[in-house]
Amino acid sequence: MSNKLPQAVTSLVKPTDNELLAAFPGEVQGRLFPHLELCTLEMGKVLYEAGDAMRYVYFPTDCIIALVYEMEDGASAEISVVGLEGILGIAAFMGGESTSSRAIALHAGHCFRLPAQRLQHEFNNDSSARMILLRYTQSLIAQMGQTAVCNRHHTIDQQLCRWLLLSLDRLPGDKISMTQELIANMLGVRRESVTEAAGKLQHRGVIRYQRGRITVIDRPQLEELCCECYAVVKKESIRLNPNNSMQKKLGYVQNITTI
Amino acid sequence: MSNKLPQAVTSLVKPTDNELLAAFPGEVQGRLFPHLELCTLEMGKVLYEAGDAMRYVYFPTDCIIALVYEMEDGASAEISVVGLEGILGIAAFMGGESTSSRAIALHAGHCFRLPAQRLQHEFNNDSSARMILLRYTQSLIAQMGQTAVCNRHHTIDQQLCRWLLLSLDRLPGDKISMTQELIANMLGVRRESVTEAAGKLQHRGVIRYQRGRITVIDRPQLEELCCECYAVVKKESIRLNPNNSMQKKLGYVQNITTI
DNA sequence: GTCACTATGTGCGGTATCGCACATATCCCA
DNA sequence: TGGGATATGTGCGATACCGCACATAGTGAC
Repeated sequence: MSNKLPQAVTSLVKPTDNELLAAFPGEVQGRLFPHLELCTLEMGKVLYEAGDAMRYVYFPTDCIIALVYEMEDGASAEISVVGLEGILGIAAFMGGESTSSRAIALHAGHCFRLPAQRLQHEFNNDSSARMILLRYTQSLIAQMGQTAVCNRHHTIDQQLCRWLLLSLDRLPGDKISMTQELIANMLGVRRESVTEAAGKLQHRGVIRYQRGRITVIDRPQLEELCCECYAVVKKESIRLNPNNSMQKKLGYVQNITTI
Repeated sequence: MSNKLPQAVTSLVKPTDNELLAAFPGEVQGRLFPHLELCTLEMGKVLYEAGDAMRYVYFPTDCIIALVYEMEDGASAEISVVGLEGILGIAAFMGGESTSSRAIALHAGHCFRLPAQRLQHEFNNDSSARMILLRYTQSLIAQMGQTAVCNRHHTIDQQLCRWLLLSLDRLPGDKISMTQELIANMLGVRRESVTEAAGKLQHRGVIRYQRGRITVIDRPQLEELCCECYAVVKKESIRLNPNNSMQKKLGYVQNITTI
């Protein structure tokens, strides 16, 4: 698996690829952009450990970052993911300086890094930037809550579908580079269970995969096999972040009624 | 089961019994307190449905409110609880106006109601009130995340312990008025499973109960039987809300090391 | 092309929890 | 004081998932 990205790509990544950065008012952008630092993330890179002070916040453009809770016995589970629609490091403006989750890059790609204090300053002084950040935070909360319920009630088959859709929304194209082992870690289940669920999907012609490379062939069917959790979260995310690009990837979800 | 509260109690409830109201700066209290309205909640009272616009926020003093996600098939699970340490209705200041969870009174008691706009106004104009509310919100997020992981990895026995401790922290005394049916609904498991788990605890002499009345006899043992999730959440809550009264109820938790 | 490594496939016994059915106990109220 | 409602206890088969062991198949490095 190649985690390395061609150097040429780097120059094509713009701050405004991240939807929060893009949504900030012009003056805020003017003050922040000079301090942004482009970073390349390899898969598996840990950006924060649980309890770490957040010196930087990160704005993904084409990578995916997972927020993971790990327990004493090593068992873990992802509680939410962050991509181009969001920001990693909400504790920077929520006032807590740290969180009890670890942040880990699930999918290689790029992000912009900003000293936490700079964002905090804008958060405190620009009500419009504040609103954008808080609404995003609320959508993150919605995602976490739905994940909790999904963990409790839905089968691994359904959760895998949710997870694939979640990832797909945050990546260009229809390919996801991720091993079943990693997916299992994120869902908090056995690798073998993922193998089995993925096998079923491949058999049905929904996806195709080989050694850490998944291609989604039939997205509508994937949405149908998925539990409602995906649609609920997405709907709430779109409501709270009106410029969210995920609207373009709605697919069948458009037809799902409000809960 | 008596959900009715003696009229005399009502007059003893003060706004400052709620820790957030108590923590607000004097000027903020001066502006808000005249608009507070004391409410009596009976068990099972629904304060918000998922998606409801939040016209009011609620500050519990001696009741417990659960945030519950309900799914299409009727299955549900609690993602967090709110008591005297917090506020119900964070969407009022997060900017979303509504959330996708239902809020339901788990334990009868009192709370103070405030028009959402009043709080929003203070949130926007008083940075100190804002900080208090945001830090509380972050502790709520921590609670949700840990609940999600707990759902995934821990046994019902452990989760029941967590749940009892969570409730105990928000109530005066050592008695919890709640049926096993309701607890099962909150944990998102069968009522029979709760019966079995509660039976074990009673057998061990940790609790005593009869028809919806649970008395905790041996709290230290309860903490020992519990998964780490309770302690992790509590620790984070105390870190983020320094005046939190739960410190007084620490028990064994004081000895648990940082994750 | 070969080799070591990593990713995936498969089988099997164990167990926590479910769903259901029904018995029993306790409480409240007529 | 009894009867209906509600809360709790118990048993049993079904099943989703786990933990482990090991087989197989791509893939990159040399």
